[in-house]
Parts: sequence; C-alpha cells; structure tokens
Amino acid sequence: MTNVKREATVDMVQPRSIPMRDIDHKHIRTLPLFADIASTRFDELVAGAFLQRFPARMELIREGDLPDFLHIVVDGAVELFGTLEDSETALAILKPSATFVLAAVIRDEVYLTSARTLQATRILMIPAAAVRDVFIKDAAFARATVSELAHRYRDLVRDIKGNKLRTGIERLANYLLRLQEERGAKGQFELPIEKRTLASYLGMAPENLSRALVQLGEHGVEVKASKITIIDKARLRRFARPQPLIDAPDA
Amino acid sequence: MTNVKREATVDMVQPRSIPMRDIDHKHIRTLPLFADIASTRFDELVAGAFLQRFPARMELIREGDLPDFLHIVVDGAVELFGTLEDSETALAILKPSATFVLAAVIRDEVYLTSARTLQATRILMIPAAAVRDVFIKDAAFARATVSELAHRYRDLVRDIKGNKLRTGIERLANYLLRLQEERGAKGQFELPIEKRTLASYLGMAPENLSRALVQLGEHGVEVKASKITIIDKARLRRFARPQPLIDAPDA
DNA sequence: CTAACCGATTGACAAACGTCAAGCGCGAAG
DNA sequence: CTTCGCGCTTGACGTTTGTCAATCGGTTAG
Repeated sequence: MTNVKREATVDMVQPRSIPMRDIDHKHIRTLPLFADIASTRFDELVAGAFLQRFPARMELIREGDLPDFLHIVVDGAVELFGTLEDSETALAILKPSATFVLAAVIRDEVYLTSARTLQATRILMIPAAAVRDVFIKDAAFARATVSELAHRYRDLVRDIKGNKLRTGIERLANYLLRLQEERGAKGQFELPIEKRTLASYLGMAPENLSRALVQLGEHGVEVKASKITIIDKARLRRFARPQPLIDAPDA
Repeated sequence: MTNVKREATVDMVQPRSIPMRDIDHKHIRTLPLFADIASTRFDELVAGAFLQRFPARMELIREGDLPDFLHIVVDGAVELFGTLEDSETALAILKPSATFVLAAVIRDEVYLTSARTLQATRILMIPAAAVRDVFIKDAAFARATVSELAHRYRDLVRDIKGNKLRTGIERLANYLLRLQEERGAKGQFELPIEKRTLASYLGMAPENLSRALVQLGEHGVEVKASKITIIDKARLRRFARPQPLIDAPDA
C-alpha cells in the first residue's frame, strides 16, 4: 500500500501553451461531454481554454488546491494519486480523451487527488469558472456532466469492490485479462505503464508485483520485462475468476 | 476483506406500501436533489412514488439487476454492499435522507451493489423511468443530480484513499473520531451499527475489529459492548493522524 | 427459569503483504 | 565501449490480516 513519494517536478522545462481557439477542436467537440452542447456555449469554453504540453513525471495538480481548470488528456497518460504523509497510491490511469477533476470543478471544492504525467502529455485546460458558468446555462452540458460523473462513479465502485474482495495477485490477473481485451484479445501485448505505477494502482508494493508476475507463470502467463504473453487464457481465467460487475466496464 | 454472506430475506413479512401522493412530502421536497425542481415536475415524480416499510436485514436490491426505482432512506439505515462469490464487503452505510442507486438509474445500467436494511426502515421509491424523464426535461433537477453525484464520487475517492493508505486499526481510529464529531463531540456515544457491519465497511474481519478495539485501549479509547468512550481525544488523534482530504466530508 | 441462539470475543495458526537490503539488467551519457 | 543510474528483481524477515475453532454473554422463546 505504501509507496515512497518520488520526485516529479521538472523546473527547467517551461510547458508550451497554445490558446485553444487556434487549434483544431473538432475532436474535443465530439467527446460525450461536449457533443450536445450549444455552439455558442462551446465557444465560451473554448475562448479561455488552452492546450499545454508537459514532460513526463510532471505534477499537474496537487490535492488540497482549489480547481482552476477542467483537464482533458489529449495525448499521453496521466496518473491520479492520493497521498497520506509520505505514502501515495494511484487511483486511476488516464488516457486520451479522459477528463479529470470534473467533480471538484463543478462543486468548486479542493482536489482530493494529485495528478502527474506518466509520459510526455498534452492537456487541454478549460477554466473552471467557464465550466461552471456553462454548466448552469446549458442543460445539455449539465446532462452530459451527469452521465460522465455517473460513469466515473461506477468505475470507482468497481475498483473498491476489487480492492476489498480480491488479493493482490487476483487483481493483477484480472487486470491482465482486461488489458488483453482492450488490446483486441491478442495473446501478446506490452504493459502501458511502468510496473511501479501499476503496483500502486493495484494496491501492492512493487516487490510484490514482481513476485506476483512470477507466480502467474503457473497460470498461463509469460512475462519478459514489460512484454506480457498470455499462453493459456482459459487457465488464467480459471485462476482470476473475472466477474462482470467488477471487471466489465460500462457501455 | 472476506465476510461470509449471511441470510437476509424475511419471506413472511409483506412490506407495507403507501402511495406517495397520500403522504407528507414536504421533507422530501426540501432535499437538495429536489429543492429547485419545478413543481409540475416534482408532481410527476410523486405520482408514481410510494413509501414502503421494510423489516431489518431485508435485501432491497441485488447487484446485477436493472434499476426499477430510485431509493431514498426516510428513516432507519441501509447497507450498500458488493459481493464476489461467497464474500461481501460493505461500501456504504446510508442514513436518512440519503438517496441510493442514482447513478444506475440515470445510466439505466445494472446495479453494481446490493442493498439491505440494517434495521426497520422506510424507503421512498420513485420509479426509475420517471426520474430519467424528469432528468431530461428539468434542468434544475439535472444540476442537482450533478451535485449529488459529485458529492458521492468524492466520498468514494476518500474511502479508497483511506482503504489503500491506512491499516485497519488506523481506519477504525479515524472512524471513531469522525463518529464523535457527528455526535456533537461528546466523549461517549454508541456505535450506530453492528460490529460485523462496521468491520465489513472498514475492510477487516470481525475478529480483527474486536482486537483493534482492544488495542485502541492504549490510545485513549474505552469500549464496553457498543458503547464507546473517548477518554483522551488528543491521544487518539496522535495515533489516528486524521487528514482533512480523507476524513473531512464535503460541505 | 432454562435452553437455544447469535453476535462478539479470544487464542492459535496460516496466508498475504510490506520492508529492507543486495544485486541485476537495460538504456543513457560520456 | 564503458560507466552510471534507475527501475526491476530476488531473498530474508517481520507485520498485518484472515481463518478456524472454542467460548463468552446477552437476548429470546418456551
């Protein structure tokens, strides 16, 4: 559970910032959160937004701060994590085009999680005040926000169930099965994140993740560095016993 | 983490059901979720709703089912719990006037948790279809739903942080501190739920909750059955090290 | 009043998990 | 090519936690 906090700041690098009005926002427009919003409202959001590029391992937000921006991962990857004294734990790994800190922005209360980039990442940042403003005025946006929050809420419920009802190695086994599905059910794939981050997300020490990966050799998995091969999927499923209400994502 | 599932059905008892139009709904009307809704819309919700009385330990909903009703605890107490094979774990203890399964109702997807009463309890049940219908038509209700979901989402984030970053006894110590605040900072109070349920909520075996309560004797707590006395709050706080971003509820 | 029941408690033991320390291996910098 | 750094791995050990079994104690039914 406890992972020593590691350095995350890159002081030398000045992230490049590009106003959103100058960039292509067709893709953003099609996200579920914005798809049904009125054009004039969307323009309000765009007006103050900008796209920013960050290097790897850069802290984006810190828990306890008040939200300034709604964040959207355009490319790269972001880790949400919580801290307690010198320990931390990953709560989510976000890929394009996930939004984050929506709940804090809407309620205008402090962040409960910190966030850092896991690799070079571009983030679209929309001023929190604009989001709240459009949220009040545009019913379609309010409804989309509900859908997004409900989705995220359900993801967390599944996470809690998995964490409280399974052992570490079971969580790992099911994670690999889910990852394999995401990658088109191929027998071989790469872990998308560093193992220490995965360990933190799965709620285990990095040392135990190593040992668990070795143990899964007995259950149809072969590991070479970050390359995973599922030799015998039926066998792995027998061990992992995946359950739709924990492992299957919402539609 | 693993608690054996126990019997929950009371087949003999037929819950009494009272149409909501016949009852006093002033109190419901003032809940944040309904406060700003248009009167005609509120009447739509009321039309199909009814108040139902359940005995203790009765299963109200089962994970995997599709939602028929939005539930509101009018009095009594309800446990939300998740299951995996023969184990279960409590995700939340709900008191008046909490709503539950809102996310499932809005998304019209299966429940991820089951629910049972912990004592004799009255539940207001609003048909899911009516909720979704009003949600589409009434912007104020949509906004209130966002606020409610965001609130619940943040509660879950705090829970996950506590679960992953603290040991069982630390979670217990902080739970007692929070409970004491709720009860007006009195030195003595009763546990509001059975210890086995508390153990499940705190993610520990009942046996370990017993032992943890004994251990807290060294840290300013005295326990006699379900009566808790905090003899030395400063001492308990030193041990528990509560943290606002985990233990303080949203406004 | 007595017996049966059930949640809580206690003890003994085993499994899961974290911590510490040492060493490995691969990629980057010189 | 060599060295260095860092994430990963491995082993040893201790703590936390779960499990099994027996017992306690308060409540309830007869």
